[in-house]
Amino acid sequence: MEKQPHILIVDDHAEIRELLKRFLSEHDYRASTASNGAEMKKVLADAAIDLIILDLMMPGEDGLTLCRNLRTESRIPVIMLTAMGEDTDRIIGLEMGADDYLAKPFNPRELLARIKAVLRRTGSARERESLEAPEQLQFLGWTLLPGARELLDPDQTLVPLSTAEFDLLLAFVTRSGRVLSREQLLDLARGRDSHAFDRAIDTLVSRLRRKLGDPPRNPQIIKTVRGGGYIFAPRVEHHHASVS
Amino acid sequence: MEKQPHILIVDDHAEIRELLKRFLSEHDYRASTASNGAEMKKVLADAAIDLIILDLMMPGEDGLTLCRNLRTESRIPVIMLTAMGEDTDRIIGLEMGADDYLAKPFNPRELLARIKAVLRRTGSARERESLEAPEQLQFLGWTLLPGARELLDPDQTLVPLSTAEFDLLLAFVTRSGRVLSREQLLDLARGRDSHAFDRAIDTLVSRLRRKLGDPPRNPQIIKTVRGGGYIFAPRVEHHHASVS
DNA sequence: GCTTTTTGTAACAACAAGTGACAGGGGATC
DNA sequence: GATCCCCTGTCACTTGTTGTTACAAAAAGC
Repeated sequence: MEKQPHILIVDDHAEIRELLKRFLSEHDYRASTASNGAEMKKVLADAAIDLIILDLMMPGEDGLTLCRNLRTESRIPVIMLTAMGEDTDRIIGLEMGADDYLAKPFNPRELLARIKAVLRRTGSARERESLEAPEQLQFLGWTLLPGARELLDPDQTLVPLSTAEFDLLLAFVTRSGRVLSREQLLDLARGRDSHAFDRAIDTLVSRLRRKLGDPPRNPQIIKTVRGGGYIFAPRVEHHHASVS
Repeated sequence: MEKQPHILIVDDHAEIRELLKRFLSEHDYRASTASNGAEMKKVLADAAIDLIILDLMMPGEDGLTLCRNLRTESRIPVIMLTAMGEDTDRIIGLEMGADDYLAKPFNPRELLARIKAVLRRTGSARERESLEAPEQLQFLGWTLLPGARELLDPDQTLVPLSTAEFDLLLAFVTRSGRVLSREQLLDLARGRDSHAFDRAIDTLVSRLRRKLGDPPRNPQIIKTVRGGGYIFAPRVEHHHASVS
């Protein structure tokens, strides 16, 4: 029943990346890696990341800059890896908005304890995503309300969606205009406790299309990308203001 | 202008207490002290404490026990002070629910950075208190009065709720728009000592829905998130001012 | 135009949630 | 301190949701 949190390791040293990745995998975490800021952004856009382990010292955009930028657009927790004994680095790291830091070389058990503590404090990626989601998302006259888990058609009529349908639609709408593989959709919409085959997504898409009135032969909303997955085509408007 | 955060120092050594108190006062924090668990409780009852700095090693009820007890009744953040170099202490501290720890002897600037970081993460005591118990909470015409533990329907008629029902509803209402797992709800509504299976929440939700007149097949107030828990959908208005 | 691969979806099976019924426990009352 | 009554957790059965299978249709390859 427990889901495995997905952790992203950002470090420019290949050995450290691989070492950490293996270590985390052995302790029941899912791990992805990135060697720089650009790769990090790519992974963040494509997966539901629960926590980032970020090396402070990196060529190009360094850890501090990345951390500060991250904070401006998301609340994904960050554990910063710092050189040993540099108090000032640690302080700056915490002030930049890192949730915790760890001095290298570190005790692996301590890393695990910190990951656990940070995740307990901050909750899962899916929880955070629904928190960060704007109050309203609109496309082609339809309205999606993440807080209420409701979908309104262009006539403002409530369209009942099941849990899985709603989560899939939310994943699509918050990533419109991008091809999403079945695997990604499974991860984003159903969480990683789901051991479903990826054809389950096809069924779900089929059911969603029906409720959206999207003709499967010639879909205008959720388009099929043969061999690739699906793409949510309409332009989405995000509204943060509340409706009075 | 915002009031300065109020920090409570709990340590059995008078010199450390006074040193920390002076140090924090010099850096624009309000500081109170306590030398043991009993004093700590007295201060907590009388003041809106934003953060507790707790020494791990104390005679009598030690820091870990205090920390665990604290966590059962409040969400006040805790920074634990530990003996130097004891990794296991640190790990246990984090697992007991401390928000951070600091090894003695510590760099005072680092303590400040951690205090700042923890406060940023957890919000002020007032925010927390208002989250826990505003004077009135309203949704869809219903009124919940935490002080009186009463629920009024849209006609202002008193709807009798049992203790468990009220606590569950309060947990929902103060966290509307967020998916809450059965485990979380059990924790929030029944307390940590509850040894109940999480299906007990289902029963409670069923009873609450009936009293709220929320149709279980198509609920508008407490919605089911299959595999995830429940979510309180309506927008909630918080009223702090007295009704004049 | 025939074959192969991929997608759409109906039908079904497996599973999670809703709830009536019941029992143990705690508090009130006498 | 015995009794009653209400609250709350558990069980068992029902109902609705979701993943899987199977097959037909469409698209791509040759």
